[in-house]
Amino acid sequence: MDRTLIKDLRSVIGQTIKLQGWLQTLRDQKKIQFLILRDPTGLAQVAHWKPNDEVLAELIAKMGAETALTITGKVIDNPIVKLNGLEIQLESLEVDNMAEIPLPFDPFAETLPTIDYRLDWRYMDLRRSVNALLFQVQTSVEMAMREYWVKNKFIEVHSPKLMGTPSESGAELFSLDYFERKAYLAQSPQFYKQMAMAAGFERIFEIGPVFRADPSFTSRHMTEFTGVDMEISWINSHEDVMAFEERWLQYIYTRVKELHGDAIKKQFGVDLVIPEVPFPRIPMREAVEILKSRGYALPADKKGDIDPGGEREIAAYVKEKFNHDFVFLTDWPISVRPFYHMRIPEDQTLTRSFDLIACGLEITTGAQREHRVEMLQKQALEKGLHLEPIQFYLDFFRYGCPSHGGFGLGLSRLMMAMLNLNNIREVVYIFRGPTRLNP
RNA sequence: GGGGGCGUGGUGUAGUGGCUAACAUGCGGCCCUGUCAAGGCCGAGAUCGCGGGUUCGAUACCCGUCGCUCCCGCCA
Repeated sequence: MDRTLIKDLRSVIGQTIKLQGWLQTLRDQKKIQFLILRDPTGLAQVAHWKPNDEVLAELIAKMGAETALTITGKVIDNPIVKLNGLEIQLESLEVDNMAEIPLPFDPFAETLPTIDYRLDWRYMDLRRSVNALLFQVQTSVEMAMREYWVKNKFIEVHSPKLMGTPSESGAELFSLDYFERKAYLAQSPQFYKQMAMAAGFERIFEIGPVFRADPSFTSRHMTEFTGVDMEISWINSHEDVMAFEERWLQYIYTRVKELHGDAIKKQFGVDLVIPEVPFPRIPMREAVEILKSRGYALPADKKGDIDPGGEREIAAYVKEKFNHDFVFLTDWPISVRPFYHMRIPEDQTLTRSFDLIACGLEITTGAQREHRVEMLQKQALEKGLHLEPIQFYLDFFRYGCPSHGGFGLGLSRLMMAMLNLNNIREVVYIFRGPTRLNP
């Protein structure tokens, strides 16, 4: 017998069907047992008249909540039943896997344990329907990203995560033994996506793991996360990159709203707004002035940078003034940008770079890259870098590399912004942080 | 790395310088002709994170330590 999904029960009234799922609750009375069974599509009431099978009744009585079950029974239309006016009269029951009693915690209780405890028992936590939806949405997000890229003739690449040399600074790298020498975990695919531009691929993307050895204890940092990166050639400035990203995001939101808009509204209470293009753009110098005029005190040592509180304040300003959840902060000073960001010709203290803030959260950094090798060398030296370790990278720009730029986006951060969740641990499948390597 | 907060039955919380540390939920038992967030009665379950100090007396106050958490730094 094929499995029937709970959402389809109304179409098989009168038939004997098979259901598979988890025991949500058991109400065991004198003569009758009610089993509420949960599958990924909903809940259904299964009734067992105990005198029909006393042995089975005893087995059922011992089952703990969350036991995995396969049952067969006849679907009855019964308006008295509050759960969809349906019930299944139990005919047979097979325990696939008994749930031990007690559970570490009840995922369906009104109050949940703290996040740290739930992460210890992540598979139980993931049984909550909000989490199933969350990862369905994430699947659609990635699908939509790819749909848009493929329509626009992008090539997907997978760059190595084991590196022989530290790429950028070195401080936040994980190192490990690699046969007779040291290797490092990639903290960004930056160099390799630029290499694809030197290879003439013109438009590429990568979705893959990124490692950062930062001891960051915040609700938005992880030591391993999924980076969404892309790079395009023959651009005139970072404006071309932003113009691509905003339309790409608009497409993603459109697809997610089509596929999950109602469910998101119901489960997260979020009315997904498809962002209008163009997104507001604010040069950093202007952003600093806006913050001053709103009485937001930036730390003195920031030198043209903005702290997270400032980003939230700018987001509030943008929401008030443009009614928009996204804002590009552009033209960052060279002091806070890496050596490979291209400088603005008219003002060499600024870079052709941007961050994208979504609902006050930094989700993207992007830029036009410096593709002229002599400029790149000069800028690397100014940043105090040694050229030898990055020579392989500098060589990309010696034999005909087009102008190019791109961005990196944090997948989980996008999910936080989209679903209005304030802790990245809630959004990522398995969290990795400075003090968490399990499960 | 710096700062703030928290740590009480399995879980979530309350609480007070002094009798047997409270409540919810969960768990066990009994009762209830069909419940439906089921209900009723009974019961088990906490050396109040750990170490030290103040005090006649500490779960409560102080110090240290560990863990968690949030913020800053850093970033996606």
